[in-house]
Amino acid sequence: MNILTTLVEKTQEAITQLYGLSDTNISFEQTNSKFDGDLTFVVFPYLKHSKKRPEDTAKEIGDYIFNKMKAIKSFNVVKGFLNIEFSDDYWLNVLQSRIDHGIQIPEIGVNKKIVVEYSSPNTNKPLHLGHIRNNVLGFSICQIFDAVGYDVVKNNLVNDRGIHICKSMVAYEKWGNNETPQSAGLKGDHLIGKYYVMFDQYYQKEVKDLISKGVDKDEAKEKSSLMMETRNMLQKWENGDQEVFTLWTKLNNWVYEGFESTYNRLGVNFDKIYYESNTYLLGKEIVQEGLDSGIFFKKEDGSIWIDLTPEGLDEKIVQRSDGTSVYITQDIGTADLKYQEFKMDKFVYVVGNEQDYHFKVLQLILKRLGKSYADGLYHLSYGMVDLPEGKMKSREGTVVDADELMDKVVATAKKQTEELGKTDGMSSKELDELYEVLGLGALKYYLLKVDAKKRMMYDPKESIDFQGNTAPFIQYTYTRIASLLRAADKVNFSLPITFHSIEKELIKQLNAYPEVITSAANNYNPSEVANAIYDLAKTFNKFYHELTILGELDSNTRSFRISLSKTVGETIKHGFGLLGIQVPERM
RNA sequence: GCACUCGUAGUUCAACUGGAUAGAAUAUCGGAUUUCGGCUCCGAGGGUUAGGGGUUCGAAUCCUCUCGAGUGCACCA
Repeated sequence: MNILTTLVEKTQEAITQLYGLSDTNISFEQTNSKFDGDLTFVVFPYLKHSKKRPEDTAKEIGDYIFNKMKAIKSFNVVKGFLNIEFSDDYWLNVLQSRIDHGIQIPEIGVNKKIVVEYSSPNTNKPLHLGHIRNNVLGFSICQIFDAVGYDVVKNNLVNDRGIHICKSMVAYEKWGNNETPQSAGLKGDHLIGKYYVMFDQYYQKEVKDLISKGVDKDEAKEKSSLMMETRNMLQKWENGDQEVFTLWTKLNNWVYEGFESTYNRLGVNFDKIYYESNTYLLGKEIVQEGLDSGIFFKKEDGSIWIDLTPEGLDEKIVQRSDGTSVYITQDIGTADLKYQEFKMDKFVYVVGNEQDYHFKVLQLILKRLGKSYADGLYHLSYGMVDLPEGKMKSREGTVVDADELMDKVVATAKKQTEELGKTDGMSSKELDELYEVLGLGALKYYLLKVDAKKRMMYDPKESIDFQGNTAPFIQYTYTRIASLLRAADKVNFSLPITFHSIEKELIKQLNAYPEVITSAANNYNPSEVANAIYDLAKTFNKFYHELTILGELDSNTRSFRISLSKTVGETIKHGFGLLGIQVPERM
């Protein structure tokens, strides 16, 4: 029996007995660390029924439950706050049970399937910092869902066709000289990115020239020969032109190879990959369906719309007058495809918050269409990553490249580790792995510790800082524990034991950990896990500093401390696993 | 112009979703090791939670206005 449920039960009983009030919504919160106690009950809401001062009301309720529960050691009252403290035995049993049964996570997702779409890159240029946030976030939330029992499908929808890739194709055809990733010594995605940039440069120049000849700006953009060639290329692609198709395949494959290595290094992967070139025609039957049932309507020019003004939004086009589909049509189609394929209970899109409106509309349309799965749609909307100088702008070359960034953090990890010189006896292969674990850990943690919904600042200097709220700090804590355990005998401790307040604090944090995971899952927010693990590491370091472990003379206490340390280490490793970050045994 | 999001120590972020004296990290300054890994630990200063008004036992959190920042409002994706 969970102590919290008993506590709620007894408190309800007290309130019924004392004030004749039943079926109230009793809730406890963690006691603020500045006060004594483990859990706190706030009595203010009950004052009008008790008709007594806050202090007296809290005292009354406290007396009642104190007499009914052995596990309560004491309670104290500050104003309207009833702080309850559990017995040491209770906390020791919590640790013992944790040691016996491992981390017990409430299985809130059991027998439920969830499809998480993340990453979803365009194949015209390499990944950048913003994509890293997306990937790391998407992967982590999948780990978290998995931990709470969901059947998770990691899904990527690759945006491999359209006008953007045609731009690279046109540029490559014109100026590429059959260059290959090998001949250029570039990753495939970087090579294609080079041509995309090249296209844009020539295109801008052409538009500028046209304008200087007196052509109107919009017209210049239309009339640019490069743009016309690109549209022509797209047309040919859609008509299945063999030559264009061959070129497209070649360039895209290079990009995939490049992405593959970036994904590998980042440690992310997918169970199901959709390619837009296969799915972009989907959704048209559904549009027809909606038109037949009167949910959509046709305008005079033949374009098809939905009226969302009753929901406070606008009219939204779902099919062009020429019969071709728009972005949202494809999304309707792929949502349906996902459902046909997976019959999922929930489906999540990890996409930046600039598309908030789009996903609101998508969900509304699916609801209007009567799709049973519409309620399961969730847009995990994350904020953009800013630089100290402001927004990342590809035009101004301030975009932080993913591969370069990873190189940089790993190099920093190497430098810092060498300065410390604690890695004697490790092979160069082991060292290289270690630098990856530390460098990428630092980067991922930096991105994950911030609430996913919020926009964040990426400060290059701070991200390679290894002190404070960082992955290396936590990894260091882990290696300390690992080192400790290498030197320790196998141990058991027995009750009772008297323990220090820091030890109790550690047990409380360990005890709260499973709830952190379910909360992170419910809020689609890995940062909750990151912050909990950080707090745990911080508390452990304090414990480690203030108390001796291996040198403790009382063998029962020593065993207890070793067991406690071991459990902390396991929890750090587990939490970091949920974030997609590894921990080293030595560093 | 309309819609949405945001504004918290110098800086980067927290605050259990309405609870107690708003916490960390970083930077600055000052301390700690004959002892298990000093990438550690302890301490100090630093805040009118952008500003005004309201709701109530109680507001960083909810409502409202003002100011400031960002995003979205394509027969682009």
